Amino acid sequence: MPSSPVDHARTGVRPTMKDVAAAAGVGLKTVSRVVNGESGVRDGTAERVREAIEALGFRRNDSARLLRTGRTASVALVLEDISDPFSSALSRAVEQVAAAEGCLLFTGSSGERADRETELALAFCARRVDGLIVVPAGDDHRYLLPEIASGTPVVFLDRPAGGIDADAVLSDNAGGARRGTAHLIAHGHRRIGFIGDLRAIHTAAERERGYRAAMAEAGLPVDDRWVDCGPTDRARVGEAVRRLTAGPDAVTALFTANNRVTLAALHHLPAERRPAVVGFDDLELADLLTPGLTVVAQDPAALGALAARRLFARLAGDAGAPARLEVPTLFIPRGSGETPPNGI
Amino acid sequence: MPSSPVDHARTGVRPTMKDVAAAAGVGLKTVSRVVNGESGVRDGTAERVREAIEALGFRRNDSARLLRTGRTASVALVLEDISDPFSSALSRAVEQVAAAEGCLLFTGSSGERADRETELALAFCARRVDGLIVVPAGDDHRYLLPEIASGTPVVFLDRPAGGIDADAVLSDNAGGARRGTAHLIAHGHRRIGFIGDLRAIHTAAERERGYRAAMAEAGLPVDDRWVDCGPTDRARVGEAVRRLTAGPDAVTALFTANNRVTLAALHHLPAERRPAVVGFDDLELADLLTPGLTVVAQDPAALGALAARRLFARLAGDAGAPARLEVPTLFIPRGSGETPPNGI
DNA sequence: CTGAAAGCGCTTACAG
DNA sequence: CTGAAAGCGCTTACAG
Repeated sequence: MPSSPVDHARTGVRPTMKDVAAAAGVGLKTVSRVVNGESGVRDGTAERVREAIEALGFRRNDSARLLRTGRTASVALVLEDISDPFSSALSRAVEQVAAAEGCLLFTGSSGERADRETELALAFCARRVDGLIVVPAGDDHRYLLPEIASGTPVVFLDRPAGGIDADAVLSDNAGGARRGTAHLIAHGHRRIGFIGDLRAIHTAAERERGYRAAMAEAGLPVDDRWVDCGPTDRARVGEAVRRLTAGPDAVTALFTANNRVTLAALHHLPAERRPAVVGFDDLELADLLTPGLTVVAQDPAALGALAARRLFARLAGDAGAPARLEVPTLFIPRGSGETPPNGI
Repeated sequence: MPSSPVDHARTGVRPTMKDVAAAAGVGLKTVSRVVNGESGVRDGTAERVREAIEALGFRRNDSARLLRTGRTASVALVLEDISDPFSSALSRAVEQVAAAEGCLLFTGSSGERADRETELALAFCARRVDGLIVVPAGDDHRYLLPEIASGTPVVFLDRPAGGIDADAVLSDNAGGARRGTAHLIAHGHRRIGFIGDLRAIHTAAERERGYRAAMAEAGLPVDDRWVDCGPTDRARVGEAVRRLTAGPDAVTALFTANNRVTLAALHHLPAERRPAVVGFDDLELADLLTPGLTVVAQDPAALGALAARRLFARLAGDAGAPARLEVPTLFIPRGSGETPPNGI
């Protein structure tokens, strides 16, 4: 049952407090008092104002109010790509904390491009968001120094800031990778491959560090040909899988260092002498694969919530030294990481 | 190599154009001209202004500029849950179109609650976003009539608006479900179960309609016990799977009507006499399952982009009648839908 | 209890 | 080429 627009709301013309004041025959401040539920307005006056508001279809312009107030009651989140499950889980967690604080949330995707990250972060600052959370794409964040100095708190998420000392909330990337690799070693693997993201990415470097630490602790050598870092597209990862799993020196197990790498690798795994696999990041159907996919799961909900809470603590006046907060990972064995070495 | 904040930026104090004007010894308007790259400023003057801007660390406050301008250069997207892959894919598509139009994007999750949808949508309107895209949680959108009448265009996405006549961009839900069901019929199935979301949800009802249409076209009866609609949590879906696949009258195939239902159903599928499965919505590892999961895939990127383009067309002055735009689905056979009926 | 004035940080419309 | 005044839609700080 469609109904038609109400009469009083002429298209494109929004009544202001001034209009309401004129209609009710009162001063501007009295309208403001009624709209904001302040006390000290006689019942009759308030009633007339309310009638005028109703008749004109008045709705306060929050952007104008916030200009006077000095806050915008909004925060912004710059992520890698909102359509990535990890990013969107971060976003949900940040949104929930922001909502509890009465803040609306801007989101923007950098697409892993440093210039786009900068552009978005500065655009949000130009809007004077109350605070900013950034999942870094670039490695130099000095461009944010003036904003931070001017009073806009910035918290870095998933990866630390580059070139500046700032709050950061990170996963225990090295610890998680070490745990996953140690698991493969415990199941008898000695030649374990590592396929990761570009080394320039902090999380990728940390995970490689964890992998190497586990190997070193077990007294196992790491052949440089076992470690393959680069872009996470299917072609490159497929090539890496083929190279690592071929020939007499083939690895018997693979550690795939993020969700996209794991996904691509699973599509290219050889049918024969299938290597054991442990992946970093959980995937939605991981437990339904045959065998189930063993993973080192991150906790994006915890990461996002922690970053948001840190941001609001800063907004509430917390002036402590910048801190690096770490969120533990969860190891989930499901089968693919428990396969014994083949052909040895 | 952390560096310290620059001197001129005293914490919490942002210089304004007025400060710049005073520092440069020029009028406010001249600063505005330089900041906005307008012509008609002598080189020397412009240079002095630029120096003052640099020295003070001035950055224009876009919120203030936009108040005067009457636009906010922002749009908002109210979705079901940003952490859901379908929602986040919509968000990414909307963001890309918005970015091309020079707009920043607010996102908010209703959690499928009508009151929260209303609260978010009105909060965004109060901020005077230039336009709004809503994935409905509720079924009565008359509360948006005043906003629409006041000139804020609203486009509905994934589900149509309730009680008002407005633009809507939808998947071909009925057509997709019909196609998927017909496929099961073509593979010899006669007793086909349908497990769906709450009937109150438009997409759920449409998909059931498509399922029934396919059955009717094939001259097959639909036993009411084969159709199970309700919340999409694992417990309820698991119960439905058990009920539909048990006993002598067990269905030989299941149509699972959205991603969450499919996910839950896959976890509860009986090992013996495993029914054929066709799911609505694609899943990330669907092709790696054994057998691969046959799906009716939606195209969230196309849905989001179309909705956003519609919104910006409205903003550009398109005053045509509200339209309902439909995006086709894609049928992807991968194995689970091609299993023949068992035990017949 | 009520409201006129000033101001938030910009731009618009004019006047020199 | 340049700038003082008015205004965007509100709130703050005062005065009655």
